[in-house]
Amino acid sequence: MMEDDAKRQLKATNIMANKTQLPCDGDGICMLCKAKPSDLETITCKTCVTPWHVDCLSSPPETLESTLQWDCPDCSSPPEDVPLPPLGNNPLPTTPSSDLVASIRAIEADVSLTDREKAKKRQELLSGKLQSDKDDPDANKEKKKKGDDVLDLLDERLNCSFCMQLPERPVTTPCGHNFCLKCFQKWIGQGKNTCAKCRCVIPSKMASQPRINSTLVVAIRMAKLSKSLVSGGPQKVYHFVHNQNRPDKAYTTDRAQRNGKANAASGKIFVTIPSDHFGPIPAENDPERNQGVLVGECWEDRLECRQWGAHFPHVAGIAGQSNNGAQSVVLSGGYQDDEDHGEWFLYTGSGGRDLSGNKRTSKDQSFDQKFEKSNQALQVSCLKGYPVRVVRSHKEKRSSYAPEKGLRYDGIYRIEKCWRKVGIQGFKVCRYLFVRCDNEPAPWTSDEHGDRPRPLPKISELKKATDITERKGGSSWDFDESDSRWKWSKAPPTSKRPVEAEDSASGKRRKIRQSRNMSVRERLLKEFSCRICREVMSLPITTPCAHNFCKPCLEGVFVGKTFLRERSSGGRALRSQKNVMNCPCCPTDISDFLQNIQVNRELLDVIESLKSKIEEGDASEKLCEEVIDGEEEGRDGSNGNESSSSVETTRKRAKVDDSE
DNA sequence: GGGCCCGCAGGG
DNA sequence: CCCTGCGGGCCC
Repeated sequence: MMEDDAKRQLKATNIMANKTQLPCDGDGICMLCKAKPSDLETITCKTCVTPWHVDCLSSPPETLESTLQWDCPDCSSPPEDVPLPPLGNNPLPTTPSSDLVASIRAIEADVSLTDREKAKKRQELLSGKLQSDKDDPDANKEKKKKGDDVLDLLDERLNCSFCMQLPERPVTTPCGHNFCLKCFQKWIGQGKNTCAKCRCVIPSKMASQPRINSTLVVAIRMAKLSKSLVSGGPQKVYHFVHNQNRPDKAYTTDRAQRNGKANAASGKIFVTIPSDHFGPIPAENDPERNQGVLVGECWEDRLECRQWGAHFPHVAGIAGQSNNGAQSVVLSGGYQDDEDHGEWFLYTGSGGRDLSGNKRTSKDQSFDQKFEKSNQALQVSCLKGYPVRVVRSHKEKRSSYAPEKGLRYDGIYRIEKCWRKVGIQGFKVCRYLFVRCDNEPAPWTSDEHGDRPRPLPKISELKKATDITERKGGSSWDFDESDSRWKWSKAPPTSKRPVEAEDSASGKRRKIRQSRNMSVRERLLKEFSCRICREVMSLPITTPCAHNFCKPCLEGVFVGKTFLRERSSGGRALRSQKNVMNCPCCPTDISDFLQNIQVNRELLDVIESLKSKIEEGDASEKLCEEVIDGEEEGRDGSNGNESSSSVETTRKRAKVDDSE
């Protein structure tokens, strides 16, 4: 009943707003009425060639002639006139957002305020705005409903406008609209270069290399979680942590000529696993945090990634021993033939390259790869069905699944097949089909569960493959139907190496911090804090490089900088020049994006809803926080003798070198 | 962004 | 002990 009411209300708002005019999607289904109109009921825009459902147009063309020369609602008005969040079901007040932005700018300009106070004021302003709709009872009702039920968001507001489902692997356009990666790619594949929602032009880089908005993934997941809490379901906790507390860093030895991490030695290994440990790193091997290495965990660089045991080698992409199997791989775009589909990917072996001249890596292949050394190690893991840890690096530019920054642990995969083929560069390469089999959901999916066994993808290059290796018989790491979990079905291979991390028997180990469930507030701060003001994002925006900031914060960074644009015509010849303005988090030039920043309304909705959830359960959480804060440990600063033996060896070697 | 160079870590 | 290696910093 309530639901019907809500739907009718939404439909009414849609019609009243009159601005919500939507075309047909890629499958010819009207995005407004969801029906599939016949050709006769469809009209095509002469400018953007998009089909529209005539019955759903507020002012359809009247004559046959005007039908042929028809411009759709988007093309008939210049883009800057299109009010940006035009959707009737948008919960924000109809006040132009520029007012809000102006007020926020005023706060920013107030020199009497500290950054923290400014952030607080911004937030107050935002929530005040949302409440100041009292004179409009309907709007208030709508808002109240929203605050009460995150479920609404999941049902309607967040939906991808192609498939009308929650965006799966969401990508965000510069105009602030969210779609499934697949739907978006399908749309682009049809030759479209405008946003399906607002018709803003999508930059070609975003079109060809969309990257998943991981913040929105977390938002959707949290909204789902919050929903299950409301309905009294079991409380699940998803850990998506970033390695914020980095205690012991990599260091530069005496021998190294340069500072920084270019030639640094690894810092302490924090986990108590040997370097030939297979499978996930469990909590019992994480004395530092007692939580283990969790899917989604991120690191700055390879040295840091190593310290947490996800992948030990500092440069190499494959960790493994030819007689024992491979434990982990890194995907970082080092080999052209790699192909990433998230839940499965095709990986290329190492070698085949001329590394003479003191090179560590190279892009040019000059001979065939063979199944030897680490390539053989991967082959062993394939045959035995061992779990392989997978780390993705931001350096892989072609993959939608790569993290925006640094490296990320994406969980366990199995190598289902391996073979050799002639690679892009004309020499033979070893190839591996990796398929995900982890109990935790992947960082890009809003699924609440991990992987289920899935059919193998069809690999066309197998037709031309040689030396095909497949597993025969059972896999060591397998899905246990009775338990619905992936686990060892045979004993894991025994380790042949020592545990690098501090001996737990020494008694000098760090105090173990008990892992605990994160409060909603903590999670909000952790997942949705702006990289600039460090507060929960007000007016979140998503850059084309998939970084999220508060709109005013990002604008603040570039205050006073002028945009120099190419001018095609008129008066004096201006030098064709444009200012490059880099994203605060990566080297992407976002100067075009900065000129027309659009708020990611859908992300904002989720954050606001979750915020209002917090206010409900505030008191109990506060108590919980105080107790835990009181427990905060004092670090052991006592013994300086703990320096690892590797430092000593390095020093010795340095002396030998010097004596020459 | 591309080329170059370096010390480190691990396999064999 | 030698060789390899999907880094990272710096210079251009």
